[in-house]
Amino acid sequence: MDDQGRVRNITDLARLAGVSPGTVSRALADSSLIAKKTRERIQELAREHDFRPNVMARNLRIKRAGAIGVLIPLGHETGQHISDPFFMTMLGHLADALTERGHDLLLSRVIPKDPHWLSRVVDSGRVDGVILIGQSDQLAVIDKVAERYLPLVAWGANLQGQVHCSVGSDNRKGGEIAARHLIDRGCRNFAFFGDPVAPEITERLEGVRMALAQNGMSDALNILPAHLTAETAHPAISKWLDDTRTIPNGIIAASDVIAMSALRALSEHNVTVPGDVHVVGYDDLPFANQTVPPLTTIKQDLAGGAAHLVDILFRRIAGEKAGSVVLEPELVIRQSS
Amino acid sequence: MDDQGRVRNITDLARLAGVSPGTVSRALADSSLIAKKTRERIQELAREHDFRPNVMARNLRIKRAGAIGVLIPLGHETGQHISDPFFMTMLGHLADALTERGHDLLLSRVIPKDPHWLSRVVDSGRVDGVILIGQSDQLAVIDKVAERYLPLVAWGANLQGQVHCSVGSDNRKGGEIAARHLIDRGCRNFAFFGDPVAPEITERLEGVRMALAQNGMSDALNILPAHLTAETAHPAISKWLDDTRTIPNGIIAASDVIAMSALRALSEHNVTVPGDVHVVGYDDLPFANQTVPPLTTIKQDLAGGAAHLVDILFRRIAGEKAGSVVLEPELVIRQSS
DNA sequence: AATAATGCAACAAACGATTGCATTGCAGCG
DNA sequence: CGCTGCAATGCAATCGTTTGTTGCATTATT
Repeated sequence: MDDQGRVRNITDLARLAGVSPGTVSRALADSSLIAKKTRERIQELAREHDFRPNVMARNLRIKRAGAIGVLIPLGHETGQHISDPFFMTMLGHLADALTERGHDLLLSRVIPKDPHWLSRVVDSGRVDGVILIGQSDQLAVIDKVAERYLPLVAWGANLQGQVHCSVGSDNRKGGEIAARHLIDRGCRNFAFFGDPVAPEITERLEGVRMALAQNGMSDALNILPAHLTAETAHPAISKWLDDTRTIPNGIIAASDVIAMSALRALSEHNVTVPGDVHVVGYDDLPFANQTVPPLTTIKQDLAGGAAHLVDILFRRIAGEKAGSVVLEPELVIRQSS
Repeated sequence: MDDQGRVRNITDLARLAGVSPGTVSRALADSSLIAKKTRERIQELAREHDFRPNVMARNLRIKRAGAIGVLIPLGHETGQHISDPFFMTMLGHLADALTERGHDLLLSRVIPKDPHWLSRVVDSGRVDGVILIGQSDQLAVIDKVAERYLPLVAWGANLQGQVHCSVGSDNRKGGEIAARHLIDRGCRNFAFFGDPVAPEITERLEGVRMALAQNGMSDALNILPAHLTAETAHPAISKWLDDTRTIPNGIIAASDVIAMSALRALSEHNVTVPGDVHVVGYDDLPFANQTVPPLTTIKQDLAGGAAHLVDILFRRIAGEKAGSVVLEPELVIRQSS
């Protein structure tokens, strides 16, 4: 006990109760090895002194960390802020799911300059597993660690030959559905807004290309590949609208955030949606039905995805070799198309 | 070393290097007590085996946690999701600032049913300090802990007689500025959208009331106090627009999220903004200039606020008794007013 | 009454690092 | 050659728990 008489550890409490530290430990764990009477007396004493055993010491002893590392790698798009609503929605779901399993969430936003960014976390001994939100352009690093470290799951693309386990929607199919929908709406001239550096985006674009090719419209696609973050998307799109000769009548945005900027830029150019142009987003973030007009978009089931991520992670922590999951994207039609 | 020959701890590495664990510890810490040659040899060996000392053990020994708890109390508005953009923007800034100081961020979304929700984290020994994002309706609990636990800072209101340290903008003044602005725009009939359960919101409403009173318009204010989350705001506002006899020409929303829903509901009721109604939001979240029309709002400097939170927290961890900070809110005029 | 079986609690060794203090070895000096 | 002094390393206690093993009273069994 310190000067103020506060109970600082299990030994203090043991002294107070007139028993040994081991007994206190077991009593607080409600072990039947300790007589019920003693047990209750000690628990009452703990409550009285507002004492809770030190979690770090406990974790060290039982060799678990009680926390899951959630990393947001920002390799490309260095300007992309952690507050990107996509990350945050995901994070919210993960926080809920992990808390439910009695684990804390150790958040790290990481700009992977040093190739050890991932192994540093993995080997630090302070997490029981790692969830990556997105793969960025770090596939090589991720695969390298995944070879030796089981409890690692990533949200993102599932690519051929990939070593690490991932959960994500079928981005190619998503792109395809989006393009098909626009074709159905009568569009004949398309634009894709987004930077195909991250594998997910590449796949979405691939899907769009496929759908167009199948309809003999391969030549009708323009791409605005600038790094499109919430802050930079609007001016980029605005400038593009100024410069381009023929405004397309079907726009596929690589994310809802980009789509939202597009909506505004279009409105400022007096282009009506969906009158003149049809717009489709990607993600179906919570704000997608709050835009004006509400956004047609390809829904990724983030809640379901988060549940899968956590589920797989814990199975891998337990030693199972759970595999990747690919979710079905779904077209949500609102008023922008 | 385990079966696979992996170096698991400092003792393994010591054996390999033919020295004692203590020497390895010092060598890795680059202590000048160890001969430069030995030091470099050991460091090289560590690199070779990809070994990093266990952070938990280290922290236990040196009695620090290396992590800051960031808690989001959701006492009122239980439906409010962690993905609320306000929280997330704040979180992003905090993550950056904490990482810069070499600390991890332990995230917890907490629904404070149990009055021990805060002390459980504080006394767990796994964090060096705690940042609360918002006070919710938990002022009593927070103050109780703050009496005995210094490294605790909250984002939110700064109320008279409050024990705990807080950083936040002057919500009363913010409300006042918003109302004044609408009066300047010629509005004579007002509505406030938001639930005054959280102290910040109460203060904003108070500010609005003051401004109106000063202009002899005390009677011209309607309040829609329903719990307004991203999901529920739109139907609530929509219904209110249906029911109300006279649609006000000045709307003050308690947050940008609510304002965004209002914009959409108004648009659906064929009420033009800012033609028929002027709308002012609160927060100036990243999406506020992406809405249609871009939102006039009261800016809270979240980046600056986060910097203050972290700064104060670390000064308190160091034993200084740093006090609360009140930031100036600022009117950002865009096209919704 | 002697022995076996039980129930409780204490003891002490981990977990994996850090760090004050003791020890060793060697150079330099008289 | 022995002694001092310093540089480099080893030793062992410590952080606050958990948990296998051991020891001591009781109680049950014959």
